[in-house]
Amino acid sequence: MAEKLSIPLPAYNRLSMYLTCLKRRPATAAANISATAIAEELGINDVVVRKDLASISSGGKPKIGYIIEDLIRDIEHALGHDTAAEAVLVGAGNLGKALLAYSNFEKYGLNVVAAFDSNPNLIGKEIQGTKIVDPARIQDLCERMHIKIGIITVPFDSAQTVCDALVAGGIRAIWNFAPIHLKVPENVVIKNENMAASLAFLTKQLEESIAKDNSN
Amino acid sequence: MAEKLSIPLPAYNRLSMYLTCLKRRPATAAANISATAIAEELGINDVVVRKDLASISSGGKPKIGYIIEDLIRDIEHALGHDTAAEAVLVGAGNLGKALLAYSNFEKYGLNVVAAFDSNPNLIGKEIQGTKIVDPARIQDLCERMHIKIGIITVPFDSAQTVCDALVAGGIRAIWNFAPIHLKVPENVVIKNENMAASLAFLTKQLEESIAKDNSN
DNA sequence: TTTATATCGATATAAAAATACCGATATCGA
DNA sequence: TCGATATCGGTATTTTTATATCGATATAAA
Repeated sequence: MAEKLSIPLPAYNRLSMYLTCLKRRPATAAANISATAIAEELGINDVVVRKDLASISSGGKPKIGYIIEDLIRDIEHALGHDTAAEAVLVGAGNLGKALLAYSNFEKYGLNVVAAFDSNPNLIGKEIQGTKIVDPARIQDLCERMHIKIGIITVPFDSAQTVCDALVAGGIRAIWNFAPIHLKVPENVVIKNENMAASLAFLTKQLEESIAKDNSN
Repeated sequence: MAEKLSIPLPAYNRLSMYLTCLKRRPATAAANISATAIAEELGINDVVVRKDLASISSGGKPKIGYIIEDLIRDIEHALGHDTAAEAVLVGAGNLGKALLAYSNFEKYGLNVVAAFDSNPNLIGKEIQGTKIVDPARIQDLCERMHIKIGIITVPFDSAQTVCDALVAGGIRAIWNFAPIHLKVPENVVIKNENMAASLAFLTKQLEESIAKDNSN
């Protein structure tokens, strides 16, 4: 009976921030760091940092803080960077290519073993070392290779079809970049990447920020 | 004294989902829709939908629901799709190109007036109708054109430099795709797009989902 | 005209997240 | 050796967000 820890998304965002901070620390710096120092660098509350770290690390020590090397390892483990999950990507357009190129997924524990695209000029070629395959083979290939993760970067009008093929092939997790709500069985998890919403949020914050200027 | 309404990010995500749902409804469908129906289609709670819509729309009617046409207009307004904010993009690599191509930002109320890239082969050319300019001109161009939004799609090691140039040019909002925590003055708002965290979240949910299988 | 029902919107409760507070402890300096 | 201090980690409080409940109302049917 596995406990349901279920760290919330904002916490993953923060953990990821801690990690980039820690990793880019100069080698000459101290071997340990306090939650307070991390919080200050990122401009967030120190209790949040301590709580996040408590949930995933082996703990820090009073007056010392956390050992950076251990902390990096613990965060990487929490983020799954030390496990190699296999995935396929569907849609090798601009966004698909960008993702294939993006920081080499392997660093984040993801191994994209194949990419599908219906463009006949692409099929058979390689992009960033990933072979482009005919989408007709989605189900078959996913089944044979026991792939569990699918990345959807096709236009919205083919996204549901692609999604269905992935699910038929046994995919259990979908990272969806198409601006559409995909319908999947209950046992398939989805993470939607909603650029329009992010943009709207930013624009709104900008408006508020400028309104604040004017009220002062 | 403007009130601080400050709709949270998840609400923007939902509003965006409502919008795509409503817009792709067949023209033959009814002219009105209930919050319950929207909720069911998206697999979320109906009270959440009603609350979201109450905060941005002119309201629905018992037994009828909301008039779809009006609702679309209200949501678009809330998301800022009916205002044309001008922005610049820095980094016309794969991701930058993908964003320039992505669903034509104009639909979302964003007008990318220039893109910067240090690659001499790109400078002076156009991508998706957007001119590529030397990054040395970031500050000058942003100032002259009174641009308020900057999109950063450069590698992490040049992100802070680019960010500083944008801020120097008067940028007040930054949409950051580089995996780094940018330091900005207090009056500049930032929206980080953290792919690594999204991926980690999805992977973790997948693990939980599979663990659930095995416990049954 | 009257009754039944779908649906809204307001209020109330519950859950989750962020923040504050405080005692415990490991190191450093006296 | 002993006290001062930084910092952790647990508990408590507040805030935010999500969910449930319920009366009010507009339409449709009887």
